[in-house]
Amino acid sequence: MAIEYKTRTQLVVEILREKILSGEIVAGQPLRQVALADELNVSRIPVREALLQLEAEGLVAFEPHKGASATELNAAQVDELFELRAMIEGDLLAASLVHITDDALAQATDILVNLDSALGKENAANTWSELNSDFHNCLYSGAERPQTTNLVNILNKNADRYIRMHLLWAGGISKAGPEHAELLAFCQARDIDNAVTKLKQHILNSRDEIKAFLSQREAS
Amino acid sequence: MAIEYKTRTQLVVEILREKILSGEIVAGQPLRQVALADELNVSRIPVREALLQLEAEGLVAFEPHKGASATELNAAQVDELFELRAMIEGDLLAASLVHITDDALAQATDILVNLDSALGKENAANTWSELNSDFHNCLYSGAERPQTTNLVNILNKNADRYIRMHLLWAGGISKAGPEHAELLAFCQARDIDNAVTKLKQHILNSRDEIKAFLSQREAS
DNA sequence: TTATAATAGATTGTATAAAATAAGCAGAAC
DNA sequence: GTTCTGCTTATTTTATACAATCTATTATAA
Repeated sequence: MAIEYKTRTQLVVEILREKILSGEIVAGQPLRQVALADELNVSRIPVREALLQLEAEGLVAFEPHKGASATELNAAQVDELFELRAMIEGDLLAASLVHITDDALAQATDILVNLDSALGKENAANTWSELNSDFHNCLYSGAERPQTTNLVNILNKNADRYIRMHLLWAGGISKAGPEHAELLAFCQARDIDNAVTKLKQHILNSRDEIKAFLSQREAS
Repeated sequence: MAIEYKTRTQLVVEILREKILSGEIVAGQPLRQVALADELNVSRIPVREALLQLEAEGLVAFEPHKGASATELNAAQVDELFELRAMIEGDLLAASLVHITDDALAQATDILVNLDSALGKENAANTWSELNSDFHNCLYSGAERPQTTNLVNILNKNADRYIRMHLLWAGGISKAGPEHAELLAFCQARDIDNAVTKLKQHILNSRDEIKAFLSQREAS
């Protein structure tokens, strides 16, 4: 396997993204360029460029001469994001199932096993959300729509914060396990209609759980 | 009116975007940082940051240590892009029409008049695509979905290159004028189903014209 | 002759230093 | 007492300088 070269900017992007997704950097908190640069032992340029990239992903907001801060989504924005995902991912899945290989489905099955066993362990949230992303990407692999897939991944990075938060604080998306299994079964049967319906339901269910959790936390 | 401050990076973004959309910078051509910096009379840092932002918009591709180049879409990618737009914009229009104000519709009518008269004039392509974008955004204003609207605008920036190219070389999207009028009529009648159908048809029609044009140019 | 290694030039990536801008605060004017 | 002005400081933005990396060319050996 070829080792992949990474620029400092890319490394900083990954570290900061992880910090935001994990909640270590709380939303609204200003991200001071010098402080980050010192902490990560790089100059401010890679930090700036990393922040710019994260802005494009929607995780960070930049204001000229005021600096950057991690973004936060309110309930309405969570709604919007998950509904957008449901629509686009539904379409992507439909396109994928026409051409998907048995190989990809087998791989998805494997991931599902790991996904279930990941829940109890250390760093559950990190591992789980990564495997979850892998699982979905696997199902979309037949679509051969690079731009759409790319877009879906960006939207997922945004949603990921809330999924992780929910996983950590509330012990997980309660219905995700069985839903994944059902979804995979429909995919294996190449039953496009049911698979798409199930997927949309799955995404909107997690939206509902997260919104309920958010409003509950807000009330307290 | 408040004057808005712009950083050099933002100015460079706008200039480069315009150059790419207008075709002055041809796709595939490497974008040398020093050359651009000299030309625009800034240092390389704002140029780099501008290129990073354009990468997020999909107009530029960055490769570590090799530099940036303007991206080019092949026929399959044009397909994908326009179909994605049809789906998302259709959904956005449906959500918008429920709440859209008469004021917004009146504004759309005004824009349409300008749009028709813009075709013959100087700089037709630039003005036309800007007004076209305004027209569509006007129709989506009732949706109150900032993230989706933002996404649509990014996708449109990508599509814009091909629309402009087609406008310049082939004299315009032949059916756009009447289609816009029909679309607006359905919107004014709050006829959601017909409006959405018409919008999708409109987007997919321009896709077809552009694809036909692309393949014809390729053959020659 | 072909393939491989070495080298030079070009180009990008990063660090440091300087300039521009914004926010906060003290003091004057009303 | 309030409002405004000008200064100070903190922070970002940009420029310059240097280091790392890539590409193409030439030289060398099989």
